Amino acid sequence: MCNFVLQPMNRKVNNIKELADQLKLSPTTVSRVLNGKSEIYRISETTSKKVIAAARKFHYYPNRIARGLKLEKTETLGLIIPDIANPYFGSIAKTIEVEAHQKGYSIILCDSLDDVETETELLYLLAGRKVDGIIIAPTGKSNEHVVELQQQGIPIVVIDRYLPGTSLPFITTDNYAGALMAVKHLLEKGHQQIACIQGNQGISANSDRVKGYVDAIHTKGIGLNEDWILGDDFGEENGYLQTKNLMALADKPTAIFALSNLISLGILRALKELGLTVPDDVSVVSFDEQPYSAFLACPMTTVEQPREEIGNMAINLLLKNISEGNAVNLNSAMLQPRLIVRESVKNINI
Amino acid sequence: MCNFVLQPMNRKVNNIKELADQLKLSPTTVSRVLNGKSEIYRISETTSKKVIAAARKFHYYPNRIARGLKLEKTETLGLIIPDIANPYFGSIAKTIEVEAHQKGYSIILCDSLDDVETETELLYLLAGRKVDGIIIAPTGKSNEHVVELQQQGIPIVVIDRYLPGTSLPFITTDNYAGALMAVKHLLEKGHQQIACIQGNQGISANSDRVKGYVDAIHTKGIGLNEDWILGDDFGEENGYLQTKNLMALADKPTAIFALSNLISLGILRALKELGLTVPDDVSVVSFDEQPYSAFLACPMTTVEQPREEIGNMAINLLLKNISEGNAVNLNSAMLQPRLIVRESVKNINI
DNA sequence: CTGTTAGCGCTTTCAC
DNA sequence: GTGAAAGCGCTAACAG
Repeated sequence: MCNFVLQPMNRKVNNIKELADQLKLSPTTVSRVLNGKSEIYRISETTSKKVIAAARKFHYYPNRIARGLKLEKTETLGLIIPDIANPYFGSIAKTIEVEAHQKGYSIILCDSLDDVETETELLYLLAGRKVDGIIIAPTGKSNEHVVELQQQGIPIVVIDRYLPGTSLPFITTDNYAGALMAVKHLLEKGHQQIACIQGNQGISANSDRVKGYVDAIHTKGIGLNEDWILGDDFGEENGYLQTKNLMALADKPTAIFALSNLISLGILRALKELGLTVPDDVSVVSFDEQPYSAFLACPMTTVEQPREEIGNMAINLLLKNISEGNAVNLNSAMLQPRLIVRESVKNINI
Repeated sequence: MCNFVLQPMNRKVNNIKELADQLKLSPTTVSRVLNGKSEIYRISETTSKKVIAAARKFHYYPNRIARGLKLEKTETLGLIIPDIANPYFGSIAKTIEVEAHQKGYSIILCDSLDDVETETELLYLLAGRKVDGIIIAPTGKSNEHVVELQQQGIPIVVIDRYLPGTSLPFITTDNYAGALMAVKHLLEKGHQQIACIQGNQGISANSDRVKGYVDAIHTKGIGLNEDWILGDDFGEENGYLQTKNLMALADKPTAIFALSNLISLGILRALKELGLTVPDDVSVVSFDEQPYSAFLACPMTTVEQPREEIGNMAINLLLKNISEGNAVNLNSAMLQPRLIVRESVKNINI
């Protein structure tokens, strides 16, 4: 038989008033102690300690909704991303969440599905939820709503891309430089016929990469073949489809530059179906290093974006803008990518 | 020269009272119209239409914080995950977010870093933020806090694992069945020396897989080699380390069963370093199908978990529990995985 | 050193 | 058909 008395289930307290009643104190005093303001208001040690002990004993945790309403500050941030299942965005989201949590903020995660209407709705939803700030990788198809919210005083930081014609601060990779590096590498290995499968047009990340591709080709004085710049989506399916198109051409390229990790996966699927291998039949360089890049049938040469740094700088810039009341876009940054050379480019120099 | 008058910037309205003042109506009426209760309160067509037009004109969107405080319902859900950068969890998160948004809920995303203390803190944080429900893939190292919140009346659904000894509803893969399939496949191909690199012990997903592994081996009447069950983390590094350990053994296995996608990536890294190839030197079967599984140096045989279904069922179960006031765990589910056979297992039958 | 009171923006009961 | 007033839980003037 069990011979000790069951601990009485401590009555749980539901709000600061109940807790204050238990203590025969006012809610004010309890609030002050719990917010670490005992010093300022010169509340006695004794009272302080009693309050803290009681809060623990009665499992009191403050209602942050009420707090947010009063303080007009929710310690909540919005994060809008076109596809959270994409590991590129997944790892950025992780950095942001972890850093935010450390600083006392929570993240409301929103997936825009790369759709402008969803994005717009999400933006106003977040505004209605009174988030203290927003980090967004915008679809870029229409900037007015994000600009409008900025004008209403909500601090916003754009990641992965920037919005030309706006004063929105951004943190991105230097996509132009990355593309330049990638295509120059192909050129050095003797490739002259290089195709480029691009993602969503109208997004700066995409157009900057295309520009880098074009400029790299021009440095060699090679004529640009417009048929070899194709595609319109960062997803896998687009990579697959465009590779099929490319390989059906009379004038086939010897190399493909993929503008995203998912696109290169689609390329691999198409090539496999066609019985073609990398790099013997076609060389490939892809944007977005991934944990598996080194272990593919042919270890892939990739452009690595500094994902962790992007997340980190974005969240810190946002928090700074929140605390300092929007210091405009003086702090935008374009981070340098890195080319990781592996075996997916065949040397065809004679 | 431009000959039309600039549209006067419509004064933005900050709350329902300001809007009501503009309309010379009471906040009550405005609230009723905006919440679609015109009928119930028999508000005139005219008034209704005027309110709706004004709301649009003055860019009014309700303060959901105030609404949440009043209604004791925030239309916000918490999602706690051990690692959002892991694409397995990333895609589950996506399904959950998209479905939740469609039903009018927002998601507060939390990364527990697979750490119990962080998890506990996060749980109370979410409670303080008055989320209407929580979906969690718990670390499993201590269940008391999640049970406590459940007892306080917050609907909770566990995913990816279940918590024995609790009445928490869960949605998981049938991990036992998945492991059984995987190992039986190896046995059929003639493998008798099969190692198992496991993830975090103490998590049902892990122990069920190990149990499946053990039982599969027993069906063949082969003795179990305890040295071949090793590891303690679902991450890449653990896969790498344990493979090194395994290959340093005098008595090497001919096949490895990896209990996560990340672990198998670690295995590949270690084998590459050792100059060993799959499947000639060692066969591999891994849990967690990935978009790249088919394109690895050796296309990998994997156990696919129904990620989308897990996310979908979890969010729907949670919403049901929210609306019906916690219908206990009668609706838990264990979903069947699928074995995708590729080329990473060598047939060594004589 | 502590307490009273007002008010954040919303919805709802009760009143007319 | 519409409105006044109370109150959700919290914090910050103001008061003593």
